[in-house]
Amino acid sequence: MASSTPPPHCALTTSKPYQSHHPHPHPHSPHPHRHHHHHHHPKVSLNHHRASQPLPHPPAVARPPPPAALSTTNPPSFPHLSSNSELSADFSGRRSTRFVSKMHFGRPKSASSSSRHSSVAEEALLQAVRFSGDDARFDSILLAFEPKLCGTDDYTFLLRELGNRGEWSMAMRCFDFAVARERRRNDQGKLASSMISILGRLGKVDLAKRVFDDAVSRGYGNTVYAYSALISAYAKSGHCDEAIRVFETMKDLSLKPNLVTYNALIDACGKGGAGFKRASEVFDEMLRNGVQPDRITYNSLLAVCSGAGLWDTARCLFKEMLFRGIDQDIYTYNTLLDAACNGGHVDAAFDIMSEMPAKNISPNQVTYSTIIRGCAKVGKLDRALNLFHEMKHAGMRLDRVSYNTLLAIYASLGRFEEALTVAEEMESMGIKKDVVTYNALLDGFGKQGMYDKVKELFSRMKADNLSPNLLTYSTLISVYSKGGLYREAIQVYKEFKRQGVKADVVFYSKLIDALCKKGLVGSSALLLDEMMNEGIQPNVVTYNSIINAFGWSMPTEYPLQSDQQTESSLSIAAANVAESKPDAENKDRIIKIFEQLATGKSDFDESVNRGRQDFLCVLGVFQKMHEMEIKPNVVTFSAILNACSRCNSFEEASVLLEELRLFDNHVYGVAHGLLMGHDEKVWMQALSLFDEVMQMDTSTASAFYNALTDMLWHFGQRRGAQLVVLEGKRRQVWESTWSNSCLDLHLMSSGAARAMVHAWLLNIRSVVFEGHELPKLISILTGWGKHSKVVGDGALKRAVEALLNGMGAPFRVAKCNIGRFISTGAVVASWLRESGTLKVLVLQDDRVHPEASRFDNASGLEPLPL
DNA sequence: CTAGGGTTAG
Repeated sequence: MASSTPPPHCALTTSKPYQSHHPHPHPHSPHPHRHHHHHHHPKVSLNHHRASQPLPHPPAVARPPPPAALSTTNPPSFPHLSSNSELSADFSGRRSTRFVSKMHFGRPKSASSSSRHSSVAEEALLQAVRFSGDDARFDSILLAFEPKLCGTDDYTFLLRELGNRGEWSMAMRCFDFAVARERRRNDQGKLASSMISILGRLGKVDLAKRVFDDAVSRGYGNTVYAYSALISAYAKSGHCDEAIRVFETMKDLSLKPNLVTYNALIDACGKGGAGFKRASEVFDEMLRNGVQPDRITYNSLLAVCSGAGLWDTARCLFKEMLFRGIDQDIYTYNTLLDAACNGGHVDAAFDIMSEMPAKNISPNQVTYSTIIRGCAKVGKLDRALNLFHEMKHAGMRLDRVSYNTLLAIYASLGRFEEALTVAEEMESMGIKKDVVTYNALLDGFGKQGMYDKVKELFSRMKADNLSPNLLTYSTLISVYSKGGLYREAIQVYKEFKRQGVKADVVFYSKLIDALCKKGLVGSSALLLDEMMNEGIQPNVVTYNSIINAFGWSMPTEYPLQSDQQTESSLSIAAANVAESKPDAENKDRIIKIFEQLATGKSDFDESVNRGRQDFLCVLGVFQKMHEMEIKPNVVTFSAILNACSRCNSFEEASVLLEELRLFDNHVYGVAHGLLMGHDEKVWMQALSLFDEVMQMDTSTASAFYNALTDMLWHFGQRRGAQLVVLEGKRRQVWESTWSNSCLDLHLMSSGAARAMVHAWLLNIRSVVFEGHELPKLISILTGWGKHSKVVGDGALKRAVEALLNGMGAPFRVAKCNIGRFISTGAVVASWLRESGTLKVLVLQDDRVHPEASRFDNASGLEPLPL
């Protein structure tokens, strides 16, 4: 359902799945795709322009700009970019529970500011809330107060206050009552827009739409206010497309959108993940129509950037606000901070926070929880925890979100004592545990395989009268599947079905991933098939999980008819099994799959080793993605490279990459070229690829560099690996120390780390040969699993240890830290001076590109100066 | 009409 437009191109995009699909270039885009590479049959393009275009005018100029006049003549002055950040429908978040769960805890708008209601209305409200849920009682209150209430203002007050208390049903009765007694069309319209926005805020979009349609058909709904309210309602629920449709309708009726309408629409783009391009089109249109953007417009645009991962654009917008003299407020700062954090730029986030007081804007809980989450996301946990102390020290009360953030950090680290302590503190502050709290705990305990705890928590949750939501169920089912507790998984799944909760793409992807991680690719294929039967489209994440399953463990049950049939082998696998099991009438297929797993009699032959066909399967999956117009992204690329590293032979890997060039010659051409041996042309292309990767957040970027170097190292292209790794270092992908006294490898893959060790030792060697002294103590850090995804996995440490031993480097494991290799400067220096050392340190490629000799000489043996 | 919190791939 995503789109009827012609198939897109394969492109390297960011880690955000919803940015990676659906890229039709907009005809009005002022910056059409810069690089169009037309190679083989499928169109290939690298449309990754998220870079910051410079502001068209220098911010320092004193001339106070008259924004509209300026912008209508000049093209709008913020960068237009990122044609790839549009969103496909299945990612719009409409299946997410996020929006709904936030509703209940929304800050009630203070009623004091502009209330024109009478005290009678307040009295009526007090009476009404006493009888929450009792419709008849409420109706009689309305009747009793009817003579005393003063028209629309009193009724809108009642509506709003009922809405703030979550009493949408009473609000609806009140609305019906008020509209029926009102004669003036204008006032009926006011009531209607009020009702629509209240329902929107409570997440009742469908009801809001009904009220709207009703109002229109009765002749009082065609107002800008009603349309704006409906747009906003769609925005809140992430229904961006609907919001745009409403907007178009209103223009058809020649209702003139106003500032609020435009702001609501831009907000919708952000909430629905529509991408910056869409939002900037709305912005352009508003300028063309002479509507001045205001602070909220910019804040909403910033939110779009934040959601789309466009940190540079966000910065430009922020500067542009300053330039245009538009006030900045706490929303501006918090949103900018969020954009920084989403891109992994925690330092920038701290800078932003530190400049707030000078602007007379004090950081609040939102500021803190945003930046804390940012820290946690990039693994800076100490910093995150310090911020909590800072908050408390500043006398700031932690709120629900702050507590849940803190708790989630502990839970995800498996520090359950602390997580539970946070929960207690939270309750002692009068904040009850909510679904978010429980989901975090369930996930944390589940990841550690503490299934009894999981069961206990799940029942405690229900005892607390909290309804599990989709996320709860998908967490539990995945946790149990990963643990092989298929019976439990079935049980939860059945309950989930009973609740009538609808599964979504994340639910399935997570489950598919869980099974892939157990090597059950065939069962995953069945799930993939089932989700499509359910009308749920897989996305790039779903496929990336499957690609990641190849090569390691045993993707054995993967039936493959012949080499030519790889393209649809997944569905064939699914179909075969589905057909061969006609016995169970209409039984849920997921339950069937789990039952098979539970009884251990999978229809797939797990024991057949199909070796060399694995990589062809990868090709097939990739082909399938292409057919389904799911754009592979950089994670797909990393997954493919990792699959290459697990290929049985160099030939396999090179054939796989060669084939993939048909889909994206640039990306796979670089990988293939580097694998085949270095040459200048390939390296230039590689550099441009690296430029693109740099636009992504650091963890995405480092995963890419790790995967690429691993593959090169694995197949003996070690000098190539080293060049790549040094390039990554130059671009600060790993954000780690490299000094004469210390090399920090803890975020690197084993191939990258080993290439790095060579480069670093060569560098130290030149220091020694220049006659400088080395520091007294020298250490190499590998970490010991704390930050690794796989807890306690010492693969990196072992690889580095073997490498150091292999070349006779005089390092030993530190006594107090098993992840640290140490030596003294004197010992290392004398080893480096030995005659044989240089030869050991300098890396060579096993394969050299035939024409690359010139480059070889140019590049030289010494490490690149950094 | 504007800001922060649980979910999937690395």
